[in-house]
Amino acid sequence: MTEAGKPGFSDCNNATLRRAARSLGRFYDDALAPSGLKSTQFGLLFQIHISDEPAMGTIAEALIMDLSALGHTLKPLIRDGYLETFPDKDDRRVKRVRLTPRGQAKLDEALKLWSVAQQQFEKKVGAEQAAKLRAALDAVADLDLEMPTAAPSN
Amino acid sequence: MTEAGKPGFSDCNNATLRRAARSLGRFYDDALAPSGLKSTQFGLLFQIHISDEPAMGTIAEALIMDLSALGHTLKPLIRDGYLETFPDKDDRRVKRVRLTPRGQAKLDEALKLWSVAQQQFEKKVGAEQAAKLRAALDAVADLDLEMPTAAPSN
DNA sequence: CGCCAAAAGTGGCATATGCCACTAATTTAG
DNA sequence: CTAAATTAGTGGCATATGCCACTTTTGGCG
Repeated sequence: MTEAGKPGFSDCNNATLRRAARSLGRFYDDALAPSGLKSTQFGLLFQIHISDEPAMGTIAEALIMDLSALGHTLKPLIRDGYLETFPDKDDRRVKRVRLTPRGQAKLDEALKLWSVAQQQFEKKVGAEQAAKLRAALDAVADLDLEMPTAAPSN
Repeated sequence: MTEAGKPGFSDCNNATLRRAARSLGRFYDDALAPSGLKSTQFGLLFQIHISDEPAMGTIAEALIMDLSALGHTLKPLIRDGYLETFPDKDDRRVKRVRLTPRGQAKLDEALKLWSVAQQQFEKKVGAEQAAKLRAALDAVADLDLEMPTAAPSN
């Protein structure tokens, strides 16, 4: 398109994605509110739950998030006693994370709330559609995107 | 679930969406870095650019973001002289926003960087596919999701 | 063994977002 | 017209995320 109309928002894939994330995030956050957890925290607890005492770097990689950002995000959950860390036996640089009993209980509680939201969402868009969307999003997330001219010192 | 195992991450539509957003956000952020703008700021400037001196509430609604969050996000852009606000003539409660010449120039500069990233992305996933994904995301963002029993005291 | 490069986190700083309580300006009752 | 209800923002507080500079450990190597 040599010019012409703006589509309302923008054709920016990133902007569209963020907008949807804000919208959906609010919905899941509302659903989880009774548990006191944010949807991001729930996701983090869940990821740790399905992993085996993962190292911080492992979690960050799985969630495609910055290691330091993960560290910051972990703090309130540790402070509230849902998670605890301990050093890896073979490599003292590595810090592993696990759910405390309290964290496990909180996760169980949150899971019930989460599934209501999840089902509500899937009922609206259809389970098939939702699965396809997730697949598409995972594909996007795992794309190996790279800038062509990755900033030559020039 | 009739069968076991964790799907890798989670079936949570929200978690998947956020993960993709972090991933893609990083890509666009890297592309925009030379301009000094974050992809979120770029999106905000663009939204204001295609609107006609929009009121803050209007912008927040279009981007589906909290009004106060918008206010916070606007600050660094105003501080850096890219945007300016002014009261609506008929309703003094309303604060309208517009790009300054400097902001317009910065947006133009960023647009060039953005389109490289955008094209790179579309080359990877295909323009068709990208358009479909954006449509799906917009549909999700505009869903009228509501909790069934909004938390009965159980 | 001692030195250096790579790996894993931490802390500081800045932006992104949300919620809530509060203020100012308008609109709507009465 | 005046008081109650509503609307538009603001400011404070808390979490979400990233980047960068450092510190601590490791793992190689000569």
